[in-house]
Amino acid sequence: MNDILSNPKKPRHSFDDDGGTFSESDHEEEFYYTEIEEDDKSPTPPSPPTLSHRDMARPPHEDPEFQRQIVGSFRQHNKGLLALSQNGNGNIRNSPNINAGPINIPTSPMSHQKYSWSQQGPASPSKLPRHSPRPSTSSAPYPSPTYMHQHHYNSPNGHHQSIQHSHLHQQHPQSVTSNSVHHSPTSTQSSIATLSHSAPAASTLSLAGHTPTMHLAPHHPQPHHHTVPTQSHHHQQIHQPHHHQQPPQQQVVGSSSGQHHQQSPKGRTRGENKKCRKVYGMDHRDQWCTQCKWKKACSRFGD
DNA sequence: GTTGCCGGGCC
DNA sequence: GGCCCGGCAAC
Ligand SMILES: [Zn+2]
Repeated sequence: MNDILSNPKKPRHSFDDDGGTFSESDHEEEFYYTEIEEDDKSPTPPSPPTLSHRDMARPPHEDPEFQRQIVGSFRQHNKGLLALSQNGNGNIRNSPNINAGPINIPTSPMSHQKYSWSQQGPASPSKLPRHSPRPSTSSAPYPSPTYMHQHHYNSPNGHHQSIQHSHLHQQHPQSVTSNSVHHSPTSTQSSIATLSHSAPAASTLSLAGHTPTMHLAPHHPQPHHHTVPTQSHHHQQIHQPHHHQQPPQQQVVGSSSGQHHQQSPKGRTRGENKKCRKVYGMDHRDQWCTQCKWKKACSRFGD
């Protein structure tokens, strides 16, 4: 289990900081999956068949186990703080029709990449003059960024507001029309808007549904280890579900344009889609897709 | 200051 | 081919 840290091969230079940070001191990396599976009732596989064939960005290891760990912790917490709003939250997100209404996808953390961008068929219709054919959008059971590593949630007073929630903002062309008003620090509805994404983790802990109380969830996302004294400060990875509506997919590429950066083929800009780096954070570089590690175009969340 | 990634280097 | 970083532009 320790093999993931500092890459086995790193002749070049070892990150003094990044790698070192969690290299050997993976104190945070250790999870204790106590009673993970106790509910094998979840019939849904980690990843819907739909995107299962989308390749192999990462070896099928680590992921599964990650998920499990996550689930384990998660469940634990739930049980522990049964009464916390956390429950309410988790639960609504799972509800099939509470938020999305008609459309609801079994969204997994990764469904992220396959909303409805037109392309993904056998051939991409419009692919900007990008030379690199991109290693194809890969996808597979990734570890859920949000939940991962949230092992210990230590907060006597539970008063965090810096929930990083999910980055997997779901967004159907029509479902989330305009109610995704997220502003309030204690964004209430943000939870709904954010919608589920529930990965296997979430699905597993589908508690009995009850009051759709959407309250600020005293979350404990911080993939970080222990920091976070009392007040949130740095905005390293406390990203909120901001996310703005996406322009309808239209692939009318400009054609003659000297542009050549990352302007996103379809008109999406860089910030629109979070990539491994942002999602997992610097401290979990090993979770990034290969391309991201190499500072290349992300292959996992590639739009 | 950060993130995403091209371009280019090394092996 | 894998691996990595400089450096740029977009945030
Ligand atoms: Zn990536």
